Formats: sequence, C-alpha cells, structure tokens
Amino acid sequence: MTSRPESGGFARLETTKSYQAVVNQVKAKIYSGELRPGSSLPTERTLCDELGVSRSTVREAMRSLEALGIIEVTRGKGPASGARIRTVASPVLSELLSLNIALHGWTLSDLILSRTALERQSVAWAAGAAPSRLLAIAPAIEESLTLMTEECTPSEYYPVDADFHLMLANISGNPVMNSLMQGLRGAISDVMLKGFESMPDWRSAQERLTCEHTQIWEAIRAGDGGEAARLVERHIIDFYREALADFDASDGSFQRVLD
Amino acid sequence: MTSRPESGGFARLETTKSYQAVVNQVKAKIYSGELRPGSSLPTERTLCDELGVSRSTVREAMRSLEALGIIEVTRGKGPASGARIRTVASPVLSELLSLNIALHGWTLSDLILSRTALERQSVAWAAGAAPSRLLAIAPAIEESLTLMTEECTPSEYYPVDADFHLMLANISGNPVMNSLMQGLRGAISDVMLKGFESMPDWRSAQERLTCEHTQIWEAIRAGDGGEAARLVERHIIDFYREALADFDASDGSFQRVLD
DNA sequence: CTCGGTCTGTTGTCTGACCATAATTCCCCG
DNA sequence: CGGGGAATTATGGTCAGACAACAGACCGAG
Repeated sequence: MTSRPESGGFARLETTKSYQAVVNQVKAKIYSGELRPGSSLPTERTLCDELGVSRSTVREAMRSLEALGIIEVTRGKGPASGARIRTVASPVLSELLSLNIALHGWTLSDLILSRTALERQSVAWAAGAAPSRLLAIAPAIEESLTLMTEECTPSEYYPVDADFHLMLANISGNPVMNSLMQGLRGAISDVMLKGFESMPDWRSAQERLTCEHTQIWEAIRAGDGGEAARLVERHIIDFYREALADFDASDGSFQRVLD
Repeated sequence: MTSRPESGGFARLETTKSYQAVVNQVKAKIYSGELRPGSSLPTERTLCDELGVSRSTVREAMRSLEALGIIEVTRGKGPASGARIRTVASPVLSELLSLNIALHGWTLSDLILSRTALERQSVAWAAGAAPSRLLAIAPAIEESLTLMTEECTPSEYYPVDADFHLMLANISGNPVMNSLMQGLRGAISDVMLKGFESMPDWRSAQERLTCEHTQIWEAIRAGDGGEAARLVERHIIDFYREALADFDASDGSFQRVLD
C-alpha cells in the first residue's frame, strides 16, 4: 500500500529489463525487414557499444534469441562467425510441445488427434492443388512408395514414412501448416518409432501401411480431397490404436472421430 | 521426449556448451516429473554450486528457459522469488509465428487457412462432445453471444469474439489444439483488430458476424459437426476476404477451399 | 496489535579477465 | 616464386567479483 513510485497507472512502461530491451531491438529489426534469414548480427562487443549495455546483458539476449530458434551462434573469426539469423527452421516447436506434454499432462492422444486435424486439411488441399504441382512432386512420392514396399526394419521404414507425409504436406504449399505438422511429428517421433518397433507382425503391418499410403496418394491424384482426408485420418488413428494405445490411457476420445 | 540428453549410444561427448548443459539438466528434471508447474528452481547461486559453473552460465541458461516460456523469474526475497516453472501458458508460440511471418515470408493467408483447419476440426469435435460438457459451457457461450448483440466498437467486439472462439475450442478439451489455435490467433490478432476497425459498415458487419456465431453454436448444440465445420470455415474466410484481403497479396489459394 | 523502518537474500547489471576456436597473416623453407 | 605451417587476431564461451534494485522478513516504537 505504501506509495510505490510509478506503479499507479498502467503496467507496461515500467523498467524493461536490459536484456529484454536488446532482444526487442533485434526483433524490431526483424519485423522491419532490416534483418533477414542469413543476416549477421554485429559482434557482441559491438552491440555493447551500440546499445550501451554490458556484454553479459548482450549475451543473455543472444541466449533468448537462440532458444527461440531465431539465431545461431558460432565462434571463431571470419565472416561466418558470430550470430546469424537462422535460415533453416529449428526444432524449437517440437521441443516446446514435448515439454508441454511433460508439464501439463498433454496426452499422446491429444497430439495425434491434432496432427490428424492438420493432416486431413493438408491432404485435402493437396488434392485441389494445380496439376502441375502434383506432376512436379509425383516422382519423388512414387519413389518413396516404392521404397516402402521393400523389405526393411521398422527403424528404416519410419524416416521414409515421415518423408512421405512431409511431401504430401508440401503439396499444398502452406508453410505454416508445414511447420506445425513438423513440430507435432517431432514431438511424437520417439514414441512413434517405438510403436513401429513394437508391432507384433511387422511384415504385414508394413504392407498395410504402404497400401494405405498408396491409397491416399491415389485419392490426391484423383482430386478427391474428401476421400484423401478420410483415408489419412483413418491411417493415422488406426496406427495409433494398434501400436501406441498403451502409451497413454485413452479416455475414449477416439470414439468421437471413429464413430 | 524428442531429444533427451542421454539418448542412445551416440556420442554426447562433443563439447556441449555449459549453459546448454544447465538447460538440459532442468529439462531432464521436467521430463522426469521432478519439476512440475509451480515448482521453484534453486537460486542461481545454489545452481552454480550444484552444477559447478559460474553464475553467468546459469543466467544464460535461465534466459533460454525463460524465452521458451518454461520458467518465469522474479527477483527479491521470499518463497515467491527466483525461477519457477510457469503454470500459465506464455505467448511464445504467437511470437514465434509472428517472427516467422517476418523472416520467411509467411502470409496472413497461410495463417488464416491454418487456423481454419484447426478451428474446423475443433468445432466438429465440439459437436460430438458429451451433452454434459455442452451444458456446462452453454451459459458462458450464450452470455458471450448476448454481449455481441449489444452496440459496441470494433475494439470492444474483438475480445468477445476471441473469447467465443476460445470457448468453442475448449469444448473439445484438447489442450494441444487449444494451444496451437491460441498461438495462431495471437500472431494475427493485431491485423485482425485492424480488419475489424477498417470495416466500412461496422454495425451491419457486427450483426452478420454475431449471426454467424449463433449459427455455429446452434450447429454444435445440434450435434452436427459437419455443418459446424463448414460454417466456421466460411465465417473465418469470409471475414478475411472482406476485411483483411488487402493485407497481403492473395495468390488465389482461397479458391481451393471456396470452390 | 499495528505501523514504520531496517535487514537480508535474491535477481539484474557491470567490469575485467582469461580460455577455446577458427579465419587470417606472415614467414620460412623448398 | 609458391606452398605449408606457425603465429596473430578477432570472436564467442566461461569465470570471478562487485554493486544496484528489489521484495519479503524481521524488529522495534507507538
């Protein structure tokens, strides 16, 4: 109750921490377009001078930006050293989702269902994509399907599977969807792989999975978005039910979408 | 769950940076369940002793965890001071998406379409939720709908609108979907608000939006997930076309879903 | 018992130093 | 004259110590 100096009115202008101010400076330059992927930030010591803060402060800001996957930092000398705006996506979203699973009791089932929502829409859009786009990606996808028919171990199959789904998502050309889907997949990839490896009859499972993949691809090529969506949803959820259900206590929520 | 420190027989011997090691220590305790939302971390100086690193290193690790929205740090004395595992979600996902818009040329249209994909599924699930669940949330939703009918400014309407959509998403009870949707919405909220404010005939627009909201809610209450999905998709996309289309150069991608 | 100031422990910031690394420079030798 | 290796140097990574700003804990005066 004792009168705190400047706390009377609004709460936003109060002393921003120095390192946060540095972070904001960098973010502002990103939003303004001054910093683009591949751009180099000044050296830490230069930033100290420019912003009038100590090196510790600058470094804490760098750690914040690095944690967000915005920059990557390399040491040494030369033009390739220092902090640069990342050009390739970092797995920060997957990390974030994984941590939330641990922290807030998010279930594998919730993640899988979310993935289903995204993948449904994604293949539906793919089915409506321009034919030229389909033509361009078709060879890679069909090579992937061929690979899947070859005899292999679960841990060899999994990356091919992941790649296949990724290519489907790429057809629609929506980088946001793509990023979200990769984040989700990354968060569940460990347990997915375990699911693959724990399947009792892997050979027949592989055959079925590949068959389902082929059907999805054919539905997309035929332009039937509704069918592709339905197939991909069942593809994912069936796999979950067969191989992953014991990884978390299902509360019956799947009944909703399987009806 | 993705890449725990001790994963596999692989060589972790590549010099992990000290601050990253500290971050991994904390993450490991989160994954193991030793740290839960609301838990307090040791003080910085205690961590220095425990882990045998300097305080700068510990602080850089804290900044990383803070940037990810994992912890929040307050200074001063007492049990409420120091670093604690966050109990409420941080807007880090929105921040991340916003930065990606600026960095990688993601378009508003891509974000809106992604949001549509999530919201479609979300209301579809809501329509299949247990009646008791609907009953529980119904008063709040209907109060929200009543609020929307009252004359108000766009900036007064917007939070009610956001709340309405949030409540719909809550019905399905999937926190992952919820988090993703909030992240998406946060990333576009600025431009959404501008869209509201730029509408030429706000009164009639408000009436139409509220009517659409009511229809969506009625479809959910009727258990018609397909209809709810279609309505919410058109609701969002129509708004985009009317109020936001000039915010980014549409490449015609909307034709796909509007056919 | 209540109010006020003071104490104490915490994070926030600064300074200066040294280490580790990698590009650059330069000199010696072939 | 050219090439290779050693020294130089610029950069991030880590450490130690200090002080400031802050907020709860404590205690004494009324």
